[in-house]
Amino acid sequence: MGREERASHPEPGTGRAYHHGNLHEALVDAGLALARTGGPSAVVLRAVTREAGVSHNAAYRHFADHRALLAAVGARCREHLGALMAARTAAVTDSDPAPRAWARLEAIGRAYVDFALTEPGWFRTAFSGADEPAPAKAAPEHADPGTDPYLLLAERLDELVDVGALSAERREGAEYAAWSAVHGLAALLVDGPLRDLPATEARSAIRSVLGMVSRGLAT
Amino acid sequence: MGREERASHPEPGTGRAYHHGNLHEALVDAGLALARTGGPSAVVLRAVTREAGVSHNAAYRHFADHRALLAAVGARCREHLGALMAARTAAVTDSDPAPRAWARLEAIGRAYVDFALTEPGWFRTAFSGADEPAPAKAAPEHADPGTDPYLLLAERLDELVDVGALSAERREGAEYAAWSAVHGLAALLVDGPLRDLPATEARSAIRSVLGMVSRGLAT
DNA sequence: TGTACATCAGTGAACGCGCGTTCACTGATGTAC
DNA sequence: TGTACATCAGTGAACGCGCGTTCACTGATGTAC
Repeated sequence: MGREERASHPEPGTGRAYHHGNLHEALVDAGLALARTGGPSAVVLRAVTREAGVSHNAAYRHFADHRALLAAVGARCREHLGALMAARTAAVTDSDPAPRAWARLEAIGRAYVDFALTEPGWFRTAFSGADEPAPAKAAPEHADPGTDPYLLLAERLDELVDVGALSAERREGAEYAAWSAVHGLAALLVDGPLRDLPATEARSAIRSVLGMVSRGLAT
Repeated sequence: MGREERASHPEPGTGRAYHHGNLHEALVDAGLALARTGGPSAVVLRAVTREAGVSHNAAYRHFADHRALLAAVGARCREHLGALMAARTAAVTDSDPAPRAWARLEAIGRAYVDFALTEPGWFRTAFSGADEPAPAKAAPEHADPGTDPYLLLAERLDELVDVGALSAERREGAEYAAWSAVHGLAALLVDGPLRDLPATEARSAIRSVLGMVSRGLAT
């Protein structure tokens, strides 16, 4: 195992060369694979390079240090989350403007929690910004704005305003409120004290949270 | 440093003895001190014993392993959180039943977030149940029911029902909804992407979240 | 087209570190007689 | 009141581990002439 890896982008055919061709991407992919099963703490520099079939210091050609690598992996996790949110938004079929906007808001909320439950390792990694020895300086990595979870939420709320379903007054701070509710539910279910909640109870908890958000904003 | 420690409970006067007298408690206290500044990952078995002025294996007389020690520290963190919630509840002065019940609900929510912001290390430790290598078997430690955050929330919601401010239908699942919102806000502000939100914005985010919860339940 | 050489991307060995846990032990305590 | 002894709570040395990072290196690439 671990000898037939190939660079994903560069010209195909030749197989493995001394110069990898796309090691940066390959390392992030390897980190993503590790994060998927083990969460952020599995994204260990040496494990990542091992997985990529490369000596461990090769990573330092592409990332300043371990933190930078982990940050890149985290950004990709957020991208995956955002992609699911975007897909679920697009899948909403209502055509009446207001119900449609509400359904689309609910869709991203549900996507958020579903993502956390089906990909807990990625979810944890996505928001593992700082544990503790974190000075945390550089701006957060935002790859594609089309998959930024926060921006997707803001779009849904703006849409509700455009459609007349949400007052300007209620719009203010609404992203914090909606995000908090959904993020908290995900955190409690994935990592927290609600970790062992039976699936049917978890489903009703999700319904309860999303209902509260809609009513809390609409009122 | 680290020679004048004294057992806290046993008969005073004699100072340090070979038999510590109350090492169990002393270790949890030491862990609490470390968690306060460094979060759960600072609760390192060797650091804890060092802090308590004892050789590192002495811990194994009182805890099965590192996980057990960390769990005990986490339980105490939850106790501290619950104590603040209880105190803030008791401090509410409204006398009209319904407004009073609402104010008391808001008080515990605010206490929850305030605790997270003023004691981030304890907050993180309180809910650090599983990172990843966690089979997690034993029942969660609940010390004093009077400081269990979840029970305190349930009491507030029951009170709202008693007072006629919350319908039985809305009561169902309400703890998940309220808890999620407040927990999510705390997580986003303490550890998450909202980590660097200016204090005044954070305050308005809190207001926004608590408002959404009340309206979402009341409607 | 061919060669020299700077640049870049990877290698491999070594560093120091602190961890959780186990082992065989020793000093203190308290109970039975 | 005094002694023997089992029990308990600590000690100290050692284990194996894997980590992030640094160092001096070598092989591959591509550009200038």
